[in-house]
Amino acid sequence: MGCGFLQARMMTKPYGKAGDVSQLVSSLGWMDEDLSSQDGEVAPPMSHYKLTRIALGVREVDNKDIEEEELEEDENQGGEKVPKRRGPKKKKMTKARQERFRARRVKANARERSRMHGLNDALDSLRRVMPCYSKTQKLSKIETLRLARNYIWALSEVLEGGQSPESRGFMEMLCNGLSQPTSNLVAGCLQLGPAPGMVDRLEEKCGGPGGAGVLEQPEHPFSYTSPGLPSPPYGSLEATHLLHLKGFKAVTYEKVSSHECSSATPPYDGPLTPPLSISGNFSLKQEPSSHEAERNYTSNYPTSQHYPVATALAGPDGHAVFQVSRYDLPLDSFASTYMVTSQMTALYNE
DNA sequence: TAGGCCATCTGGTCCT
DNA sequence: AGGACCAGATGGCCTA
Repeated sequence: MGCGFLQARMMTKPYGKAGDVSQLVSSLGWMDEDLSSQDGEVAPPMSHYKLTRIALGVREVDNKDIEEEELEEDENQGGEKVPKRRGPKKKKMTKARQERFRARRVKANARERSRMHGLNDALDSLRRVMPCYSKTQKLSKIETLRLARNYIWALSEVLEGGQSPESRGFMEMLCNGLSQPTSNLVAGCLQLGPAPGMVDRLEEKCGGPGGAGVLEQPEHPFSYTSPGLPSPPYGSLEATHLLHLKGFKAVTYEKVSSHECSSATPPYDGPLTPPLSISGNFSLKQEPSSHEAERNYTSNYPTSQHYPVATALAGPDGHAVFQVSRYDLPLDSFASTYMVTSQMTALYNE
């Protein structure tokens, strides 16, 4: 019987996770003879690799055995009388041997699983020190690695004095080669820059950058209280992230609570500042500084009616108040937008 | 529904 | 011999 038969079997019984292949292999164990295709037929849709795999699996023996068998068959096919095969005789696949093989395979699978978990844990650690981190909106593995590479690159530029963390160039370096959604995530995250004053306090309390000290009140790291607006249910940025944002322009927050610097701190879980459109009938008190102009990263965002809208309103004292108009937004989306509008309000009225 | 991402299984290879 | 590492294959889940 040839590969075609095998292929048909494989198609009718696709193997999946958790030992399906092994089960299939066991169930096909009786096909040892069938594998030595006499008719030489080759099934085109199935890759050579796959066929080899199946063959290997069915045999549950090592390469040497297969090569030896194939050699033997080739010789027999030629019909010539050949000297007897040298070397150790092929071991028979006894039931005990099958069980040993299976047990070894199960152990190896478990090791491989735990190895991959370790790798994923390391990737998670990496995600946590990236300029944007969200438990709910996790960066993919490849994007995490790309962002890490960009981040190192961007920071080294900053250290060399050729780049300011506030500049558009810094952002562009961070987003270099990233997908659009990830770029949006990074841009949105950096818009949430907290007051440097607070960062300083954090560093102080946490025992320096990235310190693991714990502050007194494990609540939101900061909040901006605005009459008429609901209390933001947003999460917090981790201290490690706050440090990245130090270069951003100060905004006046009333710090009403403290921040845990340790890993126990609940990281910001929201979608990290969705694209925002601004509307409103108001005039700026002054032209935005070059810094502020440079921080207009929202130009990357596609316009969509699904995005939250920030509206600028004139307050009774002549101050502008930016508000989120879309109250129908998901809670976390609203929260992150609320943070941005709060910052904008503070910035504008500064 | 196609495509992206992921977890898992697996056999091969290298090293101890 | 057994473990670590690697890469291919596969199916599940999610999203646009």
